[in-house]
Amino acid sequence: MVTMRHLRYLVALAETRHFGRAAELCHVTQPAMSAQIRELEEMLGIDLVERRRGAIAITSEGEEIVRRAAAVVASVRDIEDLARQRQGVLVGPLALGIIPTVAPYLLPLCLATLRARHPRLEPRLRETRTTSLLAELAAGRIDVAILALPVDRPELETLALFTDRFLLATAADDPDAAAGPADAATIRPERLLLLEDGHCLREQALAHCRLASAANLATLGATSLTTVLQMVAAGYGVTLMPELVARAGFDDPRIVLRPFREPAPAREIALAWRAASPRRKDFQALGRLVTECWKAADGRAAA
Amino acid sequence: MVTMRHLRYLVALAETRHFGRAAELCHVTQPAMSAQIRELEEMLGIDLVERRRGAIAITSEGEEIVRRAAAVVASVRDIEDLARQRQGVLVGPLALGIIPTVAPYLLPLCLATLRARHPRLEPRLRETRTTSLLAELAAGRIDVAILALPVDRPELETLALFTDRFLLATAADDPDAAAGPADAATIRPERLLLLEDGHCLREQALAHCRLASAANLATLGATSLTTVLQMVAAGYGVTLMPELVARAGFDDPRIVLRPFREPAPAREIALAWRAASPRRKDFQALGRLVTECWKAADGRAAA
DNA sequence: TAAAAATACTCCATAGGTATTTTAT
DNA sequence: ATAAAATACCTATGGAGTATTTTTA
Repeated sequence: MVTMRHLRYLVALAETRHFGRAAELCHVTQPAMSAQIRELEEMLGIDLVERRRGAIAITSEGEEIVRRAAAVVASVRDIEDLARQRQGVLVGPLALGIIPTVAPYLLPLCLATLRARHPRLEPRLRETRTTSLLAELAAGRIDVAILALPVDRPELETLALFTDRFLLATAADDPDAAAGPADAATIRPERLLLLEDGHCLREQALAHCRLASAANLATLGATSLTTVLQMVAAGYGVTLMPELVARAGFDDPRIVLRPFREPAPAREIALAWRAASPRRKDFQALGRLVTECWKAADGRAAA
Repeated sequence: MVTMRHLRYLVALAETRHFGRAAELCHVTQPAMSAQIRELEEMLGIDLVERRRGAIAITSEGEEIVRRAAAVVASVRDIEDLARQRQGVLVGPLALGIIPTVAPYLLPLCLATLRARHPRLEPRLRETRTTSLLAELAAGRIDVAILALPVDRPELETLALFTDRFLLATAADDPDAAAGPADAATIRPERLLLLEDGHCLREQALAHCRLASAANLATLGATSLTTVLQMVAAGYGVTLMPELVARAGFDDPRIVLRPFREPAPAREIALAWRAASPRRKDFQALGRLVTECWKAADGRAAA
């Protein structure tokens, strides 16, 4: 008889491709993992994994079983979530993923309120880029993510939270710093400092400046917005900074933040979750709270 | 941690609405069933069942859990089926439901061939009417059913097997017995003998004779075709008999079987299974075999 | 030869059984 | 009064741990 244990272990093994790490994920020892996988193979009469020295491989027959097993594991987690949800909104564990250009700025705006209003919520935070977040959402490793639209995955549902306009960050001693509203078209590509490849903020900035190619862009990208802003402050160039950073209290005398001419470049920040998740109400409540905190931080925005 | 055991027991309980019978279905004792259900309620923090003297009731919150649990149980059975299927086609257990107006006539045509070609198949037969079959298919209690089209359930897939024309069964000493091809329009309703309400064959016969109402039909319906034919033989009236019965070797000197004028009334016999089932190949193989046996029995058809 | 998986064994948690009590109609 | 579910208690299966061996790149 196939048990949930067999399926959970199999899914973990397929994710890690390593008995030891899969065992760790499931909070058991490696022999326990081996025994269960072996038993499952025995029961099904199929070789599910090819044992090899390096990373093990799931056999082709195994792939289909793994796909179905993952769906079952997710469904059962949904049952547990559904039950928990009945206890009230935003109660119990919530795995929340946030992109790196949002997390450090949005969290200070929201966490205190979240804590105060939902003291029984146990948030588990994960900060990583959009592509990882989407994969982890699908796999059920996280419940909900905060990222920039568009998402374009039919199996995910999204809820727009707020529009985050970009500001042009210029060194205070730059001659242009005193000028009026900025114009994306006038930015000289070789002065534009951006995050490294893979950050959605980089793509958005490029799109808004109508720079299709990164050919003549300034040097190497940075890993964090803070670093980019330090570079701007030191006079190495300019960058597009989300208003969110300003609302989170960013204030550096060496940097001037100038709004763009309308229509200002902007990114749409949203929640995303598996459409099949039973925790819709949780996510909607979370969304309302975030939007509210965003609006409340309006006064703190830079001029 | 929710286990498959919890879910299987819950589904059984929801089906039987009785701890004792649910326990029996799961091959355990009633206290074992009680303990698991109680534990599941504990874990989820939800009252799933209302314990009452007569039939117990699933609570409204419980219904949703039961729905999801049933889906999970079916998915896991699909995984097991998928594995078994890999061993070869038509191997291992197969729960097959057949409507009562087909089973006793089709089985003798097919079983020997099925046995010979697929000796490792372990068929479990269930004979009941269309509505039960459809419910049991959906619940996964049977894997596949043989019934008459149309089915009209989006979650089921069907495969037409053969067209079963109706013959008019008349007593040999009836003055009409010697006449040529029969005409449905000329049948006198008060002479038409049919199965009792609920058999699809009854509805089909009525439809083909364009008798919307059963108002002036002959007496009470019978439970089996054999009984109806006995009544015809005894001169109590006529009936529409599927050609299948003739191909299965029906031959009674007291009864004359007359074909209908074209287009002859007929029923379409088909296989049906849950579209999500991984055993499609099994079912298609079974379908081919049945169709072949049907054709092979052609010679035995009455004139 | 080293990392990784399998094996050997021991232990204990828990599912299930039997006997009985409680509950609800 | 009685059927049905809950409880008490015991047993045993099997899942997990530790220690060790086998495998294979």
